[in-house]
Order: sequence, then C-alpha cells, then structure tokens
Amino acid sequence: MTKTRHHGNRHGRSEEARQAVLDAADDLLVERGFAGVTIEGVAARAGVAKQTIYRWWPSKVDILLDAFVGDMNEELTPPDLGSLADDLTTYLPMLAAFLTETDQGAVFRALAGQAQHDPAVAVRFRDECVVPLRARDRLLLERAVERGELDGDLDVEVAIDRLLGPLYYRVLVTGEPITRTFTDELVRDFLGT
Amino acid sequence: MTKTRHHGNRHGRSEEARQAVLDAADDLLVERGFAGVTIEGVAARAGVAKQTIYRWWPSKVDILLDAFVGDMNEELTPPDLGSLADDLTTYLPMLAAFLTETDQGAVFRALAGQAQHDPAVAVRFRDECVVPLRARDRLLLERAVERGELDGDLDVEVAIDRLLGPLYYRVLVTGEPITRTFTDELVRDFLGT
Amino acid sequence: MTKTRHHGNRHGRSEEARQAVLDAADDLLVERGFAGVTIEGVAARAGVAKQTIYRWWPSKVDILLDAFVGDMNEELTPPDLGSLADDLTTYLPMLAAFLTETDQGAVFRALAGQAQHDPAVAVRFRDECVVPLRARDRLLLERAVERGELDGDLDVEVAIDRLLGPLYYRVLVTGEPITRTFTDELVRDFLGT
Amino acid sequence: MTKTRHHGNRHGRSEEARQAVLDAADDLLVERGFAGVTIEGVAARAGVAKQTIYRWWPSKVDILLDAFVGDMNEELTPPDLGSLADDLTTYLPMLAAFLTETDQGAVFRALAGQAQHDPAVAVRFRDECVVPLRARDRLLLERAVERGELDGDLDVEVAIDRLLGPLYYRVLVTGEPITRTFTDELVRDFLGT
DNA sequence: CAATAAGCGAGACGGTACGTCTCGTCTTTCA
DNA sequence: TGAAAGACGAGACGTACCGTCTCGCTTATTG
Repeated sequence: MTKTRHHGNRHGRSEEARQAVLDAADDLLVERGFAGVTIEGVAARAGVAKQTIYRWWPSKVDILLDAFVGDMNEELTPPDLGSLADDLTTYLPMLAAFLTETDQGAVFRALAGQAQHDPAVAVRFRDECVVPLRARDRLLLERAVERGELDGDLDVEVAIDRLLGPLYYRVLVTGEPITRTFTDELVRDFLGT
Repeated sequence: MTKTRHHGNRHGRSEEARQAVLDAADDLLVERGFAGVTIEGVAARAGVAKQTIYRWWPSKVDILLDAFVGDMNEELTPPDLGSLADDLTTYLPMLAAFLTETDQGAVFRALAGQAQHDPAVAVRFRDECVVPLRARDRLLLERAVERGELDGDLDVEVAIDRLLGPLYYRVLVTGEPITRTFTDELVRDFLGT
Repeated sequence: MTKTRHHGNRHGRSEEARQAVLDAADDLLVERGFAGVTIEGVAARAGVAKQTIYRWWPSKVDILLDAFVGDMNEELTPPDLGSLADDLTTYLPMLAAFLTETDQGAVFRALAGQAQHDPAVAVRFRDECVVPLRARDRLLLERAVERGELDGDLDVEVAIDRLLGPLYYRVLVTGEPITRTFTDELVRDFLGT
Repeated sequence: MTKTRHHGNRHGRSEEARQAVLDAADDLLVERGFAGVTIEGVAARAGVAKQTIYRWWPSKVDILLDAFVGDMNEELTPPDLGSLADDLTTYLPMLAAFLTETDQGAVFRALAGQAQHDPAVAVRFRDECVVPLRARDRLLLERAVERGELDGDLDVEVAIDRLLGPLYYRVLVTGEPITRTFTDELVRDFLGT
C-alpha cells in the first residue's frame, strides 16, 4: 500500500508535516542562527501553512525543543568500557563534540541561550534537554558506584556538576576549544589520581 | 545652577541622554526580560529619540554591553584576606550572588544568552564581560602564586575553568541554587585538601 | 415513525441539514450582517459539517440566494383590489416594508450589495431576485392593462422602472425613509392624475 | 526646486505615498473588483508599507471614499445651457455614463454595495458620496426655480428622487443599460410635457 | 555677536514577522 | 455514499518593531 500524501483527516495530525517542520527548523537554525528561525521561514521551508505550525507548537522554541528531544538518543550513547577512567576519558570528548559540532548541539546551545531570556523556556529546557543529558552522565557514575570504583556515599548530582561544569563553561561562556588534554585533566582531577 | 535640559549642541553628545538610555535598558531588561528591551521601548522610557540611540549604539546588545561594563567594577571586588582558602571561600559566594541576584548579573546572563545566538555578540561578550570577570578570578590565583600557595607552573586559565566552571554551569544551565556548601566543596576540591 | 437524525446515507441529501443551513445563514445575516455570514459560522450554527455546505452550495452567496428564493413567495403578495390606483397605493408601502423591515429584505439588500462587487453574483441576483420581484410588479400593471386602465402600448418594463426606481433608490442609496406620502406621490405621478 | 522624494518627516504625511495608495486602490478595484482590493495588495502596488496605510486610513473602505471624493469634482460638471429641459437632457446621460463607465463610477458602485453590508459605511457613503452628487442634481433644479421654470414650492429633494431614482435603479439593481431614449423619457415625464 | 553646525525630540517612512482568522480542499470514520 | 469531524495549504488581517530619513529646535563654538 503506497501511503499517499494526505492533507489532514479526522484522526490526528499529519506526521509528514510534523517531520518537515522539525527538519526545517533544524536546518534554518544551523544555517542562519536562532534569529533566522522564524515561523514564516519554517513554514515556507517545510511547505506547510503557518497555521499548521501554530496548531501544534506554541512558539519556535517549542519546535526546537521537539527537534532536540526527537534525535538526542541517537547521537550520544555513553560508553561502557568496564572502568570509570576509560568511560570518562572517552565520554567527555564525545560530549564536547556533541555540544560544539553537531546540529543537535547547536539546538542545545540555542535553547540554552533562550533559557537565559525567558524563565518559562528555562524550565522546559532543563526538563527536556538538561535532565536527559544528565541521565547519561549519571549512568556512567552509577555504574562505577556499582563496580565499587566510587564511594557509595557520593552525591552524584554534585559530582556531575564538578566533572562537567568546566566543559559546559567553555562551551557556553568562554568559547575556548575543548581539547583532549583538557578533558583528560578533568577526569584525572575528578578521580583524584 | 539650574542646568536646563539641553537638546543637543555642536560639540559632543548629551551625557544625560546616554545615562537615561543605559538606565532604561537595564530597567526594561530586569522588568520584562531581553525580548522586552526594544529600541522603541528604551527610547520611550528614556525620553529620548530613537535616532539618538542609533547614533551611538548599533544595537540593543551594544547598549546592554555598555550598561554592564559601566557598573561592573563597583559591584564585585575580589577579597584579599591573606590566604587563598579564605579568599576563595569568600569570593565564590560573592560571584554567585552577583550573577544570580543583581541587575548586573541579569545583564550578564542576557548577554550570555544572546551570545549563543549570534557569534558577533559572542566575541564582544567574551571580550567585554568574560575577560574582565576572569581578570578578577585570575587576580586571586596570581596572588596565591606570589605567596607560594600555588605552584608557579599552574596553568591559571585552566585552573579558573575548573574552579568556576561548575558555578557557571549551575547559573546558566541547571539553574540549581548555589549554596555555601557547594562553593565550599569546590574550594576544598580545588585546593586538594 | 421516529425519524432519527441521520448522518449520511445512501439515499440523497439530508433535507434537515439543508434547512438548518438556510436558517443559520439567514439568522447570521440579520444578526451580524453580511460579513458575519461565514461558511464556518453557518456550519457551526447549523450543526453541520463545512463539507456538507460546500457539497451543495458553491459560496455563501448561493446560500443566501437559496434562502431568499425559498421564502419570497410567502411574504409579498400583490393586492388585487379592482383598481390600479388602489392596488398601487397599497402595494408600494408593502414593497417598501418588505425591503426595509423584513429578514427577506435584509437578504435582498445584502445580495444587491454583493452584486455590486461581483458580476457573477449580479447575474444570479437579477435572475433569481429581481426578476421574480418584478414579476409581481408586472402583474399589477398587466391586470390594469387588461382592465383598460393603462394603455396597451405601454412599455411595462420601463413603467416599472419609473414607478419603483425612486423607491429602490431610497432603499439602496439615500437610506431616506419611505413614507406613505412619498409612495402616494409616486403613484399619483405615475397615473398622471 | 525639485521636490525630492521624502520618507516621512516631522510635518505630516507624505503626499506622494497618499496619492500612490489612492491610485493603487482605484486600479485594483477596477481590475479585480472590491474583493481584490486588499490592504496588502494596495500596499504592494503602491510601493508603500502596510503600516503607512493603517496610519492614515482605518479600512479599505476609507481609502475608496478618499479616492472617490478626491476626483469627483473633475469628472461630473452639470451643464448650464439656459433651459431645464436642455440641462436635464444633457445631464442624465452624463450621470449615467459617470456611474457605469468611469473608474469613479466603479468606486461609487462598490461603496454603494458595501453600504448594504455595513451601516457605518452606509452613513459615510451617503455623507461623502451621495450628498455631493445630489448637490449637483439640486443645482440644476434650483437654477430652474430661479428662472421660473419650476414651481418655487417644489420639494427639490423629492423631485431628485423621482427624476433620478429610475436611473440609479437600473445602475444598481437591474443592470439594464441606460439609453438616451430612457433618459429622454424620464426628463419628459418629469417636466410633464 | 550673529552665523553655523552638531545633537536632540519627534515621528513618518519602507519593511519583516508576528499570531489570528477564514477560506476552500482533503481524508477518515461512522451510520 | 452522505454527513460529521477536523487537519491541511493558502493568504489577508491588523500590530509591533526594525532601522532610516527628514524636520525644526537648541546650544556651544567660531568668524
């Protein structure tokens, strides 16, 4: 059965339109930056009516959140190499590359930026972007606790802040490149070796 | 001397208008957020013509940069208590309060946000906001080097990243409150005690 | 026979839906004016799907034409009092009241208005509204011809224009109220007495 | 002094923009009908920003009223041939041609149409279009009264209705062409000869 | 001590994008 | 197979700001 393109029906939205909007928003963000993502532009690029966008997303931020959440899982799988040192040594450069070099990372940074301007965005940004990312971070540390590599009394949340804070700081504030040397030092420092 | 409000003159700008614009921009940012800072709004609030703003500032970001730089010095003086441990234990909460609770901090966060959206803003943000702030951080560490409390080979820039990165991460990303416990642990960890 | 409301069947259109649409259009026209008659509004008011309207009427004008034609016969029956003078003296105020005070008249005026904007509407308006109304006018005059009260050579169409033109002019152009004095004068003038 | 094109200044509006809007509205009305006159279309055609239109005209009807009033005087000057019979015999075909064949007439008919849909438009239409046109009509009759060709007791307003009503009726309702024969008969009938 | 020229408040201008509204089409499901 | 439901592409609506411009006033030098 060749699924023909449909233009709306009784039971729910057009998945085709949804995906076209998410892709268009993503593309525009990467090509022209956050200000270049306009509802009109997304609609035109996606070949979709503005109203279709407004029907499903309250604002362009919601589109980007949707776009980010959709693809995040595929792009950043934390390693499981058997030792915390190896895992972190591998994972931190991966995370840095994800944040600075991928389209997903561009969306993350745009949302982080918008979160500074709008408290409501900040809430959604944390719930839908930061929390899932930290879940990956936590996974690594919790495996190490199970293996006995870390003290069971460790406050994992604080540990994540201390381990990854410097990395995010460079990404979002100084713009300094994140070298292997830098991440290795962070790991060494964290492990206390 | 009853200085009557003047409407321009041959040589040089009106300091009165300049200050009114900076104040209005600051107020609007705090009251209504970054999107609420419009040139028209600032002009109206400052009792100034739009053209007067455009004559001196290329964009609203430049106004905010101007406003931030002008008052920063007054608000955040690093302590000099004789020992690095004391200095840092005092300074980190000061910095956290500056970033999260003052109008200056609101401007910093707004500019950090906008820096994510616009590379040109990012450059100016780093040069005019981040660099001066880091100069304060560096001052503390360099004094400690002079006192022999820190190794002379220390890469101060990286040290700042590791010491303050977690703090900025909480401010800009997780929104988690920065407690005294948290800063004390950062200091303890940094000093390796 | 408990005729349940049906939602489509294989035996032709729903008369119930048809009447609901015509009534809703009429009501909306009277309540909110021509611009207030939207297909969506009519559908909602009639409890009918938009598509059901589009299936049977090409545009809202067609709905109004349908509504007008349907009820016209009941509202304006020309008198037959035995003399042209009496007939006209009675008929002109009736016609004026029909045009200015009844829902049917409101529909007529709306269609007349729309006829000014759209030549296609103009054609249908004349065929379906003006011609039937003039048939009533003509009836009176032709009866008078048969009775010998009017010259058989009279161009009846032109006569109608001259007799009723001033009345329509007031209705559609000046908005001046049509008094008994005015219609009586028109009749007197027409009869040349 | 060659008046340079200006883009707004302290002392009021751009006459250039005003005229461009009126012309564009007029052109669009003639080319595409009333529904084809959209604010966006007028703005695009006139090379003007939408806001410039909204600044000066509340609605498209106001633009058309403005356009009609501006040019009316040039297009329809009642004759003064010395006798009422000659004046009317000349004037009625002129008026008919004005209403049915000129761009001004198209605007008049469009406004008359819209007046049927909107009472507020009706008021303005009468004040700004009908009254000035009737002033021309009245002029002819009042000159005849002065010359003693008409009874001084004549109710001029009613006389105009009776003389011109049939003409407007054909223009707005039946669409029947207005021949010289028809106007001559109207004049003859009116003069009672 | 006038003439001059720059800065100023004011605000109209050509634009872009906003978020809303209604249009007329299309698809699905039910009776 | 007609009707209800409602998503869809399309496009005009009226608003908010953008950044540019012109204007006439004010004021501090300059000739």
